[in-house]
Amino acid sequence: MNNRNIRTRRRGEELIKAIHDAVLEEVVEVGAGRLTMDGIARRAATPRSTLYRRWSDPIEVLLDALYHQHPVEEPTPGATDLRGDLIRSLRLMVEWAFSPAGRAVSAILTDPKSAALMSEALFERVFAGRGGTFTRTVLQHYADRGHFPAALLTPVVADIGEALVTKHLIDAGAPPGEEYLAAIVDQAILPALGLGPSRDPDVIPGRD
Amino acid sequence: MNNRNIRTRRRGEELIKAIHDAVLEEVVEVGAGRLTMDGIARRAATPRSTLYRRWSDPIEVLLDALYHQHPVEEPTPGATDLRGDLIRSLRLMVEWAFSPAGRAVSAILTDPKSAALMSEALFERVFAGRGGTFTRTVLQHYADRGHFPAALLTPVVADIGEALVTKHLIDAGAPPGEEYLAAIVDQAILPALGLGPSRDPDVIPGRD
DNA sequence: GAATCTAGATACATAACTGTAGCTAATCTC
DNA sequence: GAGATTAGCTACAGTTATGTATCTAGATTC
Repeated sequence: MNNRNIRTRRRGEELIKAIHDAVLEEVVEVGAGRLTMDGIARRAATPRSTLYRRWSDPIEVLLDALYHQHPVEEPTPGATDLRGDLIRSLRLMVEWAFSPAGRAVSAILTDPKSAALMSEALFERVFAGRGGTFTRTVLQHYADRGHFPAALLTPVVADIGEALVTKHLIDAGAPPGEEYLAAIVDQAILPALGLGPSRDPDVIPGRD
Repeated sequence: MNNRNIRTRRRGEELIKAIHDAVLEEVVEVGAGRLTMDGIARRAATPRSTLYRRWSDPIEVLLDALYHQHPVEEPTPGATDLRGDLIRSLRLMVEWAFSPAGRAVSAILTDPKSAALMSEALFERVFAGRGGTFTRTVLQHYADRGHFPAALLTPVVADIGEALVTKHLIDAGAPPGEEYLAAIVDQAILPALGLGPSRDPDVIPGRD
């Protein structure tokens, strides 16, 4: 009869999903440091006791939410367009960075308490798609096919794209545009692979 | 006669310095989100009322502390050693990143509340030494002297070094070693300037 | 349909921080 | 030395979050 009981009572998976969503929204809004059980519970419209039955700490809720996040889409390189595939992989990264999970991760990284509680396993799982996989997958693919010397695919080189995107996100707070992504590929990544524009015009025909 | 009055009473500059130091230590320990007037006051060993006389919010204290921070040392490029100067400028950046101010900045960046209160002016001031000046100064210097085509010194290229160092700090949480800094310069920055390790066409296999 | 879970509502004591206020006394200024 | 500042001390009411406990009623299981 009560009009607040219009909504059916949630249980199990459904409830947990709602809580996970709530904590991700919450952390984006207030930051990892100001997360509270109270705030999460309010946003998920569930009593705090429900939270305490499963987690002991707001950070635990957050880490659990991240752990159950869908893995990031992997770039699927073609066979002929290294440049285009690199740009697409960076675009994927930007997309992820602006998703709730992406924002949550960056909130966590500089929070001492969260960082301390973040396990190696979670770090791997969450970062598999962030810490270097976006362009690395693509680069490895083309290195295997001899588009450039595999020896040039060092850890530093594999990180160039992600690093520059991250820096742009931090400095500008806004997603880099297409031209910027293209500039990263043309001016930083490709030169590092010995595929600079001026040196070997034949390698990348008809670019620009 | 009270033995807690051994220390002389602080005023003005001296007191403010102590508070600035306190808030920087505090933010490193608890994060920007968990800063409190109480915590800062305790650490500075001053009553809260002293804080409220000057600031209205813990974040204000933090931003003020950053504003009064000494500016970062500028790299002073020589005339002949681009590579060495680049490495040195990155080393400067690493040093700064591990200083209290550097840590405070990274704590602020992902905290929604702090970020919202951070003025354009402060951002400029604090970031002048972080967001791209470290290597840019050096690069500009050598570009002006014709060591490489000035047109290659694009925003993206000027950011490569700082971006890779930042990424390493985030991923590893530890300062990059000398070899890593050297690798950044050799494998990413110099190639982007067309100064790759002498690339003769034989070394690079043809496409496909 | 009965038994069993478990979400949802509510209450409560505790703790931390907030913002303000009033007083005392050290330090600076003249 | 007198007067003006202002740090330091203490108190207090109000707010928010914590963690636990108790009860109810919706959903699931058999």
